[in-house]
Amino acid sequence: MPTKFENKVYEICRKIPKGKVSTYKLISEKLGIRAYRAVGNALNKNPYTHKKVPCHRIVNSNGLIGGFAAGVNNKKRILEKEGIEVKNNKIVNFDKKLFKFK
DNA sequence: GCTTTGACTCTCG
DNA sequence: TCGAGAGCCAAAG
Repeated sequence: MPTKFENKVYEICRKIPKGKVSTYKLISEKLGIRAYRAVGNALNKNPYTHKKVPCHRIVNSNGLIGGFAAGVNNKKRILEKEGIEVKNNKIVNFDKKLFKFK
């Protein structure tokens, strides 16, 4: 059973629409803290898969893929499958694909 | 309860 | 433009 903090992270991730991406920073800001790393930590050991939580839509603030528990390569494939172009571990048209929580 | 560890981000030279 | 260092926070050991 994940912690409260982790559940919040997952909940926010679920709000990201298909074809969009978001960043660790935005999520942490949504939580009201600067726990970028803690967010990544939570997603790393998340009990859900990308089918439950679109954790693959979370990238670094500069558009880099960052990492993925199942492998960055896998992450790239999923993103491309959703219509997001990835070049050299980086999101193409990042500012256009970026989804901002409001 | 202190220390270590990360799917991170920012600042500075 | 790029790399190193510091700062950040929650979990796990």
